[in-house]
Amino acid sequence: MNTAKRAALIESSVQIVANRGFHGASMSLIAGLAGVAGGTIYVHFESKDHLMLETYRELERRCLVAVMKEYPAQGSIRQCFSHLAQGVIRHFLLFPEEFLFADQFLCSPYRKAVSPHYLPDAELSRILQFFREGTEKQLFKEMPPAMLLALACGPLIQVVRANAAGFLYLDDDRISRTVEASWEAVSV
Amino acid sequence: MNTAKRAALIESSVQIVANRGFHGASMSLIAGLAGVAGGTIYVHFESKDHLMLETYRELERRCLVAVMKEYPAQGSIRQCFSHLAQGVIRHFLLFPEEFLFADQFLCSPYRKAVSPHYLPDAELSRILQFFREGTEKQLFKEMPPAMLLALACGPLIQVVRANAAGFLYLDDDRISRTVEASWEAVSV
Amino acid sequence: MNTAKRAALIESSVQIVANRGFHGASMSLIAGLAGVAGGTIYVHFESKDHLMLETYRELERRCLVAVMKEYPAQGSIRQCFSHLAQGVIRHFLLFPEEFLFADQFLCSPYRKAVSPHYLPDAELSRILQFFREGTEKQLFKEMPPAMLLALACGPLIQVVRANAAGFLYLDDDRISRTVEASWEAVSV
Amino acid sequence: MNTAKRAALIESSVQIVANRGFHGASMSLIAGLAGVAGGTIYVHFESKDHLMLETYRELERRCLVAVMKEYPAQGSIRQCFSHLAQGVIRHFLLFPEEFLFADQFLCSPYRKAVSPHYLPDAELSRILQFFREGTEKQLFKEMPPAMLLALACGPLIQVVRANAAGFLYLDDDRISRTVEASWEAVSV
DNA sequence: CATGAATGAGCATTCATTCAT
DNA sequence: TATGAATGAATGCTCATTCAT
Repeated sequence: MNTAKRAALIESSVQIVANRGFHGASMSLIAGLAGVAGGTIYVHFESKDHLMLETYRELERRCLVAVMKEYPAQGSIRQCFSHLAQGVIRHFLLFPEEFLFADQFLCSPYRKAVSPHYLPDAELSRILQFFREGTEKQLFKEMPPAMLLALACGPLIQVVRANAAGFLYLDDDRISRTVEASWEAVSV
Repeated sequence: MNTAKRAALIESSVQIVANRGFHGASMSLIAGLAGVAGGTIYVHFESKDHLMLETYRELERRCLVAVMKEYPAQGSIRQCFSHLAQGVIRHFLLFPEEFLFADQFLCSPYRKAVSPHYLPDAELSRILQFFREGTEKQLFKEMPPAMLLALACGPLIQVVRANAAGFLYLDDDRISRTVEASWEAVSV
Repeated sequence: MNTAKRAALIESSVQIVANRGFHGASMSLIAGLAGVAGGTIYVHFESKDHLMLETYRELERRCLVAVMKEYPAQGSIRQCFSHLAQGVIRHFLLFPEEFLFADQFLCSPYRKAVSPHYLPDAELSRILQFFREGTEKQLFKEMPPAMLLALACGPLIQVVRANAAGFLYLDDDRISRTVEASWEAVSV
Repeated sequence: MNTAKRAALIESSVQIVANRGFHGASMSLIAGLAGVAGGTIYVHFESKDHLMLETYRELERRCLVAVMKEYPAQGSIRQCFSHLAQGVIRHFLLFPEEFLFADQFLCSPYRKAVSPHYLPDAELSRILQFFREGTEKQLFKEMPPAMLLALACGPLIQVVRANAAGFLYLDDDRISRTVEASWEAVSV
């Protein structure tokens, strides 16, 4: 069930949606780029909506893995925050099509298909817990964690988006300063 | 030929794209909601792409008008910043479908159809000038204005998006704190 | 009723059908080239079919006028024949779009709309009479006049068509030799 | 992929274009008569234009096969000429819809899609060679082969067209006399 | 599992025609 | 007479999905 073809179809979906949008991403185009026959998609995915959803979940998983790599669990809140924020930016700088897919997915009505939180539940609660902790230690502003999350992610996403759209070139220095801005948006 | 039908079609596009995405926004659906015959769209717009583009431009114009209303041109940078940021949030809180349309538009490949800046050129240079001034007065971080713009808009957009998606309820206090976070993201 | 606009519409039909065929000749295209509004066509013509039919009839009339100019009514059958054949060729060489319209018209099911003869009844009987006379004088083969007409017109039409399609360039000598061939096809 | 459906679609195109013209030959009509679903056409043909072109080429092929059957390659120029001319007439008498399709095709702007000669290049050069030979043996008039071709085909086509339109009934005798007329049009 | 021809509903768009001005 | 916005049926074509192989 987790064959190479399934993986190829997910890659193909990412590339095509990134470059042509959900409109313009036809099943036969996706199959073609993946090098499989049209009908094969339905061996691996129930429907187009399922393919999109599964693709999104895969990207979320990859982002999480990338971001959690070498996570300084024992470090300070600030260190953890920087690690996560840098991780997100660097991951999507490395895989801009993945960002473009995920960004479109979350802006579109497809968003309703994932849990009312952006993240897998287990991970989400870890993140929210992270903000709760920071708030308790009076490092973060007194706000619901969902709002802290939005404030913190805003600068990151917007900067990565500007980069993906070609408006901005992000070097190491700018990445650091984006993380800083993100921190300042939420820290007291 | 700026008839009522043209306006109705733009309203209809906003509603349908907001609720069903660009995929799922068929011309006949749009015509139906606008109360005109299918062919009438093509009296007013060259193609679906043009309709979407014109709709986006209309929303941009409306946002700008809303935001510039009672702009404290003589006030401090900080006052101007707050006015603009509050304006954006309040405008899109008032018209959530307009936000959902614009958000999807700018995430999707349609974005390539508008100038490489989100804003009409004249207005964009005013905004960039605003950041340049703030930077000169050493209120903002030493960065290219496009990056300051991204950092400042990030929290606003993300919070409005969370609100539109139903993850967050924004009251006056939270709006203020979002503006504050936005300011802190860019100020020294 | 016989206004300049009507004439312009007929000219426009000729040009557009000649260059784009009956498919590809839309009413708005024809109106546009004629420099009138779409609805105006229906002031002058009942329907598209009527416009095409009237245009055809106009071209037939013009051809007949051209061909009958300086007709040597007192001359020999041979002289009359040459005059007519040369006349047809030279007329359509001068107005290739008129030929292309008429040719397509007569090949297409529109042909059923004109009398089962290619020519206006009065003129047709004159032509048929001409062949009958020739046959009586034992100049033409013993055949029904309709068949003589087809045999005589065949070479003319085919050569004009080859010229209109750009396969052949017709100079004075070739015109004469075409008329000769046409004569030989029907003469004993 | 030369299935029965592809063949049925070509037959269907012939019938419908013959009876209703290119205008009036809608894809759904063609699909319906062929007994296939609308979308199936596009499995076998890229577009309407391609379907028409392929249909034309098929008819050309059939005509060539019919005409070349029992071709008296060792016979005299006159014998070959008669064989070919009779062959064309009899073939299209047998398949009048094929004639009506081909006739409309070659009169319409579709003609530009086939080589600037009516015939497949290999066959065309054989035909032109045939006329060159005849000219060398001083049987045909001193003319470019393309012009001899037009002069010879003219009577045939015109007579077949008159027959297809119902103006003329062609029996064996009239066929022979048409071939004769065709010969006389080109022979010295 | 994999295929790809076949489907038919649906799509964006066109177009002959109408009609209020 | 002339206009051109409006119409809605029809058009060529696409596409997610199915299924016999």
